[in-house]
Amino acid sequence: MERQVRVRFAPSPTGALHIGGVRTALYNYLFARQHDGVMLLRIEDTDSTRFVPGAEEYILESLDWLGIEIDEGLRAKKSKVESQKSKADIEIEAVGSHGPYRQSERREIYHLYVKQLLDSGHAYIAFDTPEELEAKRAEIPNFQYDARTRMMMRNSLTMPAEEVQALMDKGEKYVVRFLVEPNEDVHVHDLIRGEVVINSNILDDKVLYKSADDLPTYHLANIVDDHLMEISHVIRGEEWLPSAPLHVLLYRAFGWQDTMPQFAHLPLLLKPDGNGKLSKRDGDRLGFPVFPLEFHNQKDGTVSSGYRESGYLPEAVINFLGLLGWHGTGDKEIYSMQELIEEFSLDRVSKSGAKFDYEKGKWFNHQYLQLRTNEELAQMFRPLLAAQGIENPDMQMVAKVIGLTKDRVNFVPELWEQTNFFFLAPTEYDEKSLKKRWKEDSPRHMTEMLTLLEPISEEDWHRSYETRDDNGNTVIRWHLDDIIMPWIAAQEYGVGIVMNAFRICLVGAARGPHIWNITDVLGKEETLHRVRKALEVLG
RNA sequence: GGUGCUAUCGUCUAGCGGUUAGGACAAAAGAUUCUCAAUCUUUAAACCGGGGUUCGAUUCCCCGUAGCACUACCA
Repeated sequence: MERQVRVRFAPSPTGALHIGGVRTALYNYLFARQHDGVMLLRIEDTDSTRFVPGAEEYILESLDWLGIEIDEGLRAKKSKVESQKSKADIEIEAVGSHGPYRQSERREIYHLYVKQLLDSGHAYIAFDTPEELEAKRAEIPNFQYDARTRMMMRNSLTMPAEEVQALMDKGEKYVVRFLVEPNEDVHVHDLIRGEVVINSNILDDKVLYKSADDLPTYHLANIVDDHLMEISHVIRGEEWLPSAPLHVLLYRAFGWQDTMPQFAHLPLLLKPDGNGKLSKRDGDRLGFPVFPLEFHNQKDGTVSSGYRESGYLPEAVINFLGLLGWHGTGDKEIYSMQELIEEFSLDRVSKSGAKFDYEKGKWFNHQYLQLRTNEELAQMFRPLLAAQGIENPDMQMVAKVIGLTKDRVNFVPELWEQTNFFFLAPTEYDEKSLKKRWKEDSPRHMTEMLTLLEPISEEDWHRSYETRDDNGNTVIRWHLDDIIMPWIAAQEYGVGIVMNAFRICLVGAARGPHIWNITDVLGKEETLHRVRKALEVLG
């Protein structure tokens, strides 16, 4: 019988959601959707000391932004329109019948299972304090709490039952440790890596529960919850591979081996330069975000940049991440979420770690930016214009300007440097451009050009028509071409000299789209004004 | 130190015993052009080393090397 596919993403609310975590969530989601399964979100907050306020909201909002939908567990409440303003202000809802979905709210459940393990002899109580353990580690090289050492420690295996009870009654802090039977080869079948075998000798008697905060550790909570929530596949990062055998042992100790989920350990995301896995710090160091959204850490006051705020489109981030560690059968690189869902498969996930190639991420964003309409981009650009002091712009004009420039940017915020001269007349002129393009004849050329441009009617100013070039290709020709080009030819001035000087007058530098597109957007009055101004300033 | 995982252009990767080792990013050159871009075309660029198995290994096995991960009362 085929079990229903139920996968979970189980982040820990200890800060912003790392981009590697986002990829894990994405792969879980793709797998769930492909198998008509359930994508569940559970919060693993069993470390009370590392909890960061706002992290939970952040995680859910990130997934929501990326279009990774949660079917069960905790999720961002659907209601909000696509407003980017109300961040860190989402509402959380819990759906499903396997809750609660925060581990901190499942204490009673864990008590039950800790007791089961204690009663069946698969676990024991240990009173060793952190200090005592530290001392042992200093004393014995490579000390490990296991079959070789547990009989020299202060635990229920070495102490009389009455003493154990007495200590507990006294309120002495204790932990419950898993009793690992030595010298057994534990087999883990991994969907990506195949059979992995580890001898139980190298496993230590992991702490499953700590009385200090009345909370289980990851290992116990994880197994109990995955079992109770009927998880069919555990898709997680490779850093968990070494503890997978422990988890297998735990399933067995509970007698759940028949319904144990299948494992798939994903390769890690590595630093773009040097060695090691991608960390939060790399982002700041190398100048790119490692988090989906900007994050204001309320605990330490730090602010981390995010993909959304950097101008990334969610579909670009999805495509980029989807291909970091997975590849389809062909040469296809551009995948929509739907296409990823259809083509994704765990056996095409690569085994080796992937260096995070930020440059390629930019390229993906460029691709998706071109796919958006000018009007959509104009709406996204609007707040940035406002930040530059351009309030209530003519949105039709903004869309038009974006149409002229979007193919040269990777991100919406880059649009400003490409389009600023459309909104603001140049106040200074780029020195390099002047040196190269503003010749001694330029003032005369511009003065003459003014007299040619002045009589042109408003209608003719904006008029263009299709024609064919020498090669027979259809091209746009502007009415202004018909005025200016013959004049340049007749005077034998040289097109480059005149037009570049003209461009400097309008733009302030030797850059920008085709010149007649600029005069078209600027309009006659503004164009002439800018030329006169330039003549004043540059002589 | 111990254990495990991994190993194709600088990067992401295709390849699943016989290929001129393919694609993409980045790079370089050219075309185009009033400028800067974009775009198009082209170029350069890789099977970690050594043993096996085999008629034949990038591909399968072993060893070495390297990288990474784990080795907490963190996840």
